[in-house]
Order: sequence, then structure tokens, then C-alpha cells
Amino acid sequence: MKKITIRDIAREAGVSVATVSNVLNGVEKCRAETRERVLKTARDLGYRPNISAKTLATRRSGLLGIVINEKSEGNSFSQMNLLVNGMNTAIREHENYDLIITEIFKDGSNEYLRDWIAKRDLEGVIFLGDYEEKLLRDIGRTGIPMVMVDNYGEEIGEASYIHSEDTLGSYLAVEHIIERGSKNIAFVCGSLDKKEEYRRRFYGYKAAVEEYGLALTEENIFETEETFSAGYDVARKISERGEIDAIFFSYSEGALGALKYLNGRKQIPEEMKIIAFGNNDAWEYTIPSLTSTDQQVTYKGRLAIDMIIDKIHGGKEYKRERSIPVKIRKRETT
Amino acid sequence: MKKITIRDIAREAGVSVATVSNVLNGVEKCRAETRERVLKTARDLGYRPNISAKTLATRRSGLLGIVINEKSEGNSFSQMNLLVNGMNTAIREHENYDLIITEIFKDGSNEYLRDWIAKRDLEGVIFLGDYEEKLLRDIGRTGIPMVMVDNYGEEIGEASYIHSEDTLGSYLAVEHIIERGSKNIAFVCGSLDKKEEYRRRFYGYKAAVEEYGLALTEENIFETEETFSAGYDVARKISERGEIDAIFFSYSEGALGALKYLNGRKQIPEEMKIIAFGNNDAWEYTIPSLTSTDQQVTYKGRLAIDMIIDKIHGGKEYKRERSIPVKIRKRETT
DNA sequence: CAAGATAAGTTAAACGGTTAACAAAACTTT
DNA sequence: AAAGTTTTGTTAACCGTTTAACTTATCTTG
Repeated sequence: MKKITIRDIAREAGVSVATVSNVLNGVEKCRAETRERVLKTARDLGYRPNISAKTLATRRSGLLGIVINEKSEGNSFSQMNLLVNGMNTAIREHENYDLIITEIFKDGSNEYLRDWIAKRDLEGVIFLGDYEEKLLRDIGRTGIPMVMVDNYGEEIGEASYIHSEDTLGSYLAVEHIIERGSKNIAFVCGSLDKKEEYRRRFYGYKAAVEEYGLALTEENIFETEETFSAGYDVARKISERGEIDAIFFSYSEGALGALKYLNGRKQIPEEMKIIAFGNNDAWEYTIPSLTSTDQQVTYKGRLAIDMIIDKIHGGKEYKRERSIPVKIRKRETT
Repeated sequence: MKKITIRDIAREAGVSVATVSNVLNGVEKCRAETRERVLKTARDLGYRPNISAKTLATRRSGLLGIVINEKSEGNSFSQMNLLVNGMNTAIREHENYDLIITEIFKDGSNEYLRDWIAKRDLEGVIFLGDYEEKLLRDIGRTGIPMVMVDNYGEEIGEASYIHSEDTLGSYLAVEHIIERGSKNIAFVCGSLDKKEEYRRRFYGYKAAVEEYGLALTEENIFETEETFSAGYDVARKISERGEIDAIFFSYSEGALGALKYLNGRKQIPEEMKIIAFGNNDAWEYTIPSLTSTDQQVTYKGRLAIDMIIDKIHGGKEYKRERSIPVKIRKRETT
């Protein structure tokens, strides 16, 4: 079964290859009658276009790169499946595009990524998570359209950004537990120095605490590792101190660790309320079930595709930055 | 900054394009001296090969397709991130290959996938999860190398398969709880009719139960939906009946639901032991922490890549089927 | 109805590589 | 030293598509 080319169609339909090409690309330069004839023979012969040839001729590969970083991949609550699901559904609306994927390893070279983009003629690239600023600037300089999802690095001019509404989401979360009666709320996060996302969530926390006239004390801020066990430890420390009546976890693993420690030691939510930034279906079944902020990850994926394609086509509609509203999923821990 | 081609290199180095091509592809048909010269000018000019041109000329795209199905993507414990991580690390050892990804939607047509494979000249395709048999046969007939990961459908001749050691893993899991003292073990799974994986896990269960002289009764088999809440419900049903002292969950969501129900009602593990097929870092922090079987998903990803590349190169080493050993992660629920 | 405008095609070069077939130069061998 | 081999290249066709430039037929219009 030999490969069918437009030349075969041309011969069979009695036209030139240029006409076939035009018809196939919807260029209106022939009578409806010839168009139908070409389309029919193409169908009859079982023609499938060869994208390599097309790309070679046009410089448009129809390939969008997705870059993942090793760290976020290892994350046990990675919601990459949702993100990819969103992207895949969105990409189906754009016939000519496909997704190609790679991963950046901690010890990898920037050169790798540039090669990757160049050799495959990628039309755009979507970065998931954080990367070294130098890497992003390097890529940015090539002029390729870039969309950053959940990136909190220094902004670079060429890229567009998609974030959760960290500050507002965090504000709402804290407001929620205040309304439920908390007076003394701990804020737990990873490195504030290194991670903008935690700074934003802190601002939200701060704003809510001040707004409601609660004390904002240094001792209520806990910078820890972003692990289950750090959550466990911080819950112990907080319990031993004994004043705090609610914990806001900026990374959701910590909440799970805390629930484990608190189980049997404190009444939840009466003596201690817990809320986490980052939802997961499983939170419905923790003990007690965990209130959290839902970041609508699938939607983020959809949006990333829409934005990058818009950028590629030079559309004006896309924004340089889009925030995804966060919803509070109220459960038993509050 | 114009695109550098091998013609530029040829001119600059004073050789023909054929020689450049040979050097770049490691074909030993010239003196070391010319080779070095060509390599150096290529480097100096910042040459990057154009894969579309290469693919057009050779029919080898260096593209491996990864097919996901919508259902497994929605799964909240999808370990796709681990799988993809494994694949990405493995693919780096094969310079010329990249991963391209798509998703099959429930209502999608088979034609879509065939088109996708044909138009991008994919060299091989890795399927994650289950698909309609007809779809797989259709693709198989095209002769493209296929590797199936966690597929439990009717085997098709052209493909290779990677599975967890379901039967053995299940046997070991049940043996483990028997050794811990269980006498009356429930087996919970999704549809046995529809899913081979559950049948295999059932055989393992059966083998262990019989081996240790325990009763194998119809009433101890629970076919349910594969959700958290089904696990919750089945735990209630089992508790109310009151004879059973251990539950084996063939889908891990169920175990979480069960823990939720049992919390405060039964002593775990004394009165009731729980074990789940499928590990997750979070199981360390459930209440109590959940014993489970670890399927080594990252390794599965690595293996999938190795197998498909081996198939593509017509290697003899690859097996038609590879089982991934399962490890028991012993925790508090047993 | 002649001239210009438009519609409906065609021709051929280009995109950036690979590779079979050929050729010249440098070694071997007898 | 002539003939045969091997090494070290070169030439040119080809992969499947697009597209600018050109041609021919048909339609308008005064």
C-alpha cells in the first residue's frame, strides 16, 4: 500500500498539483465542480497529507511544545493529568495542531531545549511550573510564542502567563475560616524567599487577617519544606504552643500530614480548623474531609492552548496574563 | 538570523552537501581531517538540523506517539505524571526521538488516530490503558510498532504488553494480611466481566485464600463502581454483616472511602485490615496509613520506551510481554 | 465587438535533507 | 609499471508540499 500523494490525486482527477494543493487548503481558485472532483478523488484514494513535507514548505509544523520540569513531575499530587486533559480537549478544536512533550531535568543544559524547539520547528511552547530565569530568557529571545502556566519567576516580556488567583483565593480561604470563628490563624508555606506563589498567598492571608482585625504575628508564619511530614511536624509544633486555632496550608500535602498528627489529639474543626490551597477529589475522603481551594486545573489547560494559538496567529484577544478564579470547597475541617 | 542548512556548511567547508550529510550522520566515508572541518564549521555556523526535511527524505520522523484515554485521565489518582516522567528520562537516551501525545475521547472516531499516526509519520505508539478492541486492531494492521501499558483487552498479535504482576501482587497482598491474622477476607473490585485486571487480581486472591485454607465464598466478592464512595458503601455493608475481618481493594480509591466509613467504628487493623492495589505517597498519611501494592509506575514508563524503540529497530531482545513486579508497602492498616 | 478585467488553472522552483550511482585519487599487488 | 582495490569524495535525483509567476479562457463593459 504505497503512500498517496497530491500528484496521484492530480493525475487521477486530471488537474495540476497546484490545484490539488489549493483545493485541499481551501484556497478558492477554481470552480466548485473541479473542487468537488479533487475532493472526491482524494477521499477515494485514501489520501493523507504528509506533514513533514508541508512543514518543510511552509515552516509551520503545527507542533506545540509542552515543557515539564522534573520536580513538579515528582509531586505526588501532580495534577498533570488534568492539565493534559484540558489541553487535549482544547487542541482538538484546532485541527492542525498537535502536542509534543519534553521534560527539563535539574542538571540539563539550556541548549537542549533550544535545539528541541528549533529542530522540530515548534510554533509555540507552554511551560508548566518554574524554570531558571536564564533558560526562559534564552528561549524568549528566539521570538517563539510562550505561555507560562503556574510560573512565578521574574516576568519576561515575550511570554504570557496563567496563574491561579493566589492572593484572592488565599484571602477567601482565610476569610472563610474567620467566618467560621477562627481568631488565631497559622500560615504555612514553602520558602517565601524563593517562591512568589507563597508570597502572594501570604498577602491574601495578611489582607484577610488585617481586614478582620486579627493579630498578624511573626510567630504564626511557618516556612517549611513542602512535604507531608513537614505538615505533620508543624501541626505538632502548633499544638504544643496551644494558642492557634486554625492552619492555612499553602501546599496541600502539609494539610494531610497535619490531619495525621491531629487525629485523636484535637477536635477538628472545633479546636483546630484546617484549610489547604489546592484541591483534589480525595480530600472528600480524608479524616475529616479537607476544605481546600480548587484551582480548576483542567480549565487552565484549556486556556493555555487557547492563549498560545491566539498568540501564534497574532490575535489581539489574548491577555498577557490570565488569572483563574479559585473556588473554596467547604468540607469538614472547617 | 537566517536558517543554516547543510548547503551553507558545504560551501563554507569546501565540500559537497553529500559529504556534510555523511559526516553529520556518522557515515565513515571521508578522512578524519575533512570530518573535523565539517563538524567545526557546522558548530561555528550554529547549524541545527531540520527534522521535517530529514523525515521527508527518510520516512523516519523520530516521533513516538503516546495515546491516553479520557477515562484514565480523569482518574484522580492517575499516575500519569510518574509514567510520563519515566518515559521522558528513558527517551533522553535515544537522541533522535521525541514524544507526541494525544487523547482518545469516548465519542471519538478511530479514523482520528489513524490519521494522526499517518500524517505525522509516527514510528511507534504507546497506548496507556484500555481501548476498544476494534481500534487497536485497526492500528495494528498498519504494521506500526505498538506497546500497550496496562491494557487488559484481547491481545492483538502485533503489540507488546506491559502489565503489573496483578495475580502475583494480589496473591502477596492477601498472603500478607493472612499472615497478620485475617481469616475472612473480602475482595472488592470493579466489573469482573469487563475488566481482565480485576479477574487477575481475583485469581491471586483466590489462590492465596485457598492456599491458606480459608473459605472462598461468593458473598465475599464485591463488584462495585470504582469510586471513593463505592468504597465507603462497601465498608458499611461489610461492617453490618460483621463476619469479615479484612478487605482487599482492587482499586485504591475504594480503600480511602472505606477508611472514612470505618473511622471511629472499627479498630484498624485489629478488627478490620485494609489493603489496596495501587500505591501513592499519600497513603503514608491516611488514617491509619494504608498498606498497598506499589506498581512502580516510573519504571513502567521507562520500560515502555525501551520496548518500543527496540521494536522499531527490530531488536530481538524485547519480550512480547513484560510484567512489573509489585512490592507490598506495609503500613498501619494491616 | 475590441479591450480590459477576472476566473480558473498550470509550471516550475523552492523547502532542507538523503542516497544511489559515479569519478578521481591513492594505495596494493603481482 | 600496469591492473585492480580502496578511499574519498561529488553529482543529481528524490521525498511531498507550497506558492509566485505565468497562461488561457471567460466575462464585462462602453
